[in-house]
Amino acid sequence: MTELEKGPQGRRRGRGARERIISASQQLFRHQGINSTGMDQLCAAAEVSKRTLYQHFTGKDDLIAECLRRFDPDVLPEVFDRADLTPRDRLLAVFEIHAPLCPFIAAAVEIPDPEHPARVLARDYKLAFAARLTDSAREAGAPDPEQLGEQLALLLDGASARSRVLDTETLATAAAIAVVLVDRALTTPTHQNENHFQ
Amino acid sequence: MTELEKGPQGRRRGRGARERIISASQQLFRHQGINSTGMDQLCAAAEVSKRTLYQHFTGKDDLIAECLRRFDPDVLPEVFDRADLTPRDRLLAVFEIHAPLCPFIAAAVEIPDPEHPARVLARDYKLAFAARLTDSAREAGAPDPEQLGEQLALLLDGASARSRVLDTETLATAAAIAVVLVDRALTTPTHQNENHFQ
DNA sequence: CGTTAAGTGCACAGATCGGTTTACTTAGGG
DNA sequence: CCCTAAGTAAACCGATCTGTGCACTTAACG
Repeated sequence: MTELEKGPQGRRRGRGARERIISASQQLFRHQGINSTGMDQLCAAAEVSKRTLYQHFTGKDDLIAECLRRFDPDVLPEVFDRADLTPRDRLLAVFEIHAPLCPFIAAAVEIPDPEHPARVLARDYKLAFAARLTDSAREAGAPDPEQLGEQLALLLDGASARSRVLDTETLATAAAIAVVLVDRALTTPTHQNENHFQ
Repeated sequence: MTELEKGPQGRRRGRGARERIISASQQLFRHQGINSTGMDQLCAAAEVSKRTLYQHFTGKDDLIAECLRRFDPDVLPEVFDRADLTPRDRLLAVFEIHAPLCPFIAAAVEIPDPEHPARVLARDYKLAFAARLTDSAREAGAPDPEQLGEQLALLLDGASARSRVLDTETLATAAAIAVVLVDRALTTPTHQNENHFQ
């Protein structure tokens, strides 16, 4: 991080402005919101001239989109790619990760236009996230994995939004519900369940 | 509504600018967001001069706060005050009410400062809402009404936030979870439950 | 009536917004 | 070592933002 890592395209000459811009943006957007962060302030935080910023991004909208694109592009691999956990434990491990307001929810609320690139990315991410939950649910043997995945996803979004409003962590509440839902789904008296993996 | 109803303080002479301002604000804030709605546009929509607006409100922040204060001040009386429903049915009836993004969540996300009057109001409302759920849960005989109330509140916030991001209604998912949680709570094998009202 | 408070219209302030321009400096690989 | 691409600094643009000042009109009530 102190040294300059290879740029996005590999070859780079200067001092790596692009990376600094993105990480500064992610931080400021997170802490002050998107609309409350001006381009001047952003340049100052990234220690980058305005000229340079606009050589890397066509505008603020582009920058917002890129920030979201860089945020967890593989959708929580540190949970979903853990082979040492059973599918069931993976579903529950998601509820151990404390985080501030989900940036996709933030963008969706801050940006009115539903066709804005950032809003589209937010939608895509949420769908991808639900899909990963669904995959784990299916692996775990849930009779209706799509439903369980969607339910757990809703719990996470609820915890995120509610934490923001209440200014208090509410993930534990969501986790408690998740346990109920997962247990119920994996103990249902319908045909074959009872983890047929492991 | 066509006629001018008595103003907030009872005595009023003019044409009732204040009410028009508030209702126009609620509408615009809802459809465009708070930050994306300018005072000029707001005056135009309310058919009110800017001067008048600033005679009624000290500034935009004040107006935002007043809008939230006017929004559902009695916390869903059309559900919680229905005596014809059992407490259990009241808990579930909440999940029948389709609505766009909760304005309190919107304000909490759009406004960075946690001490902003609007943020405080948002927090208070969410606490009051959870309290009403808790009351019904207690009436219904839930062994841990606070927990159930908080859980159902989280479901609603999840549905609201997620609907915004996905641009799809997700209330049905929340309702499905609610049924599970309520049934579970009211059928738990601990001491006295089994609706001792009705 | 006429008085009085409510509301008007519009220009204007100062700040900040996103974004551009110009002329200049630097870093690094061949 | 030099050439080229990357980055710099600061002025500047028009638009828009919240909020004021001032002279004026209107509505309602006693």
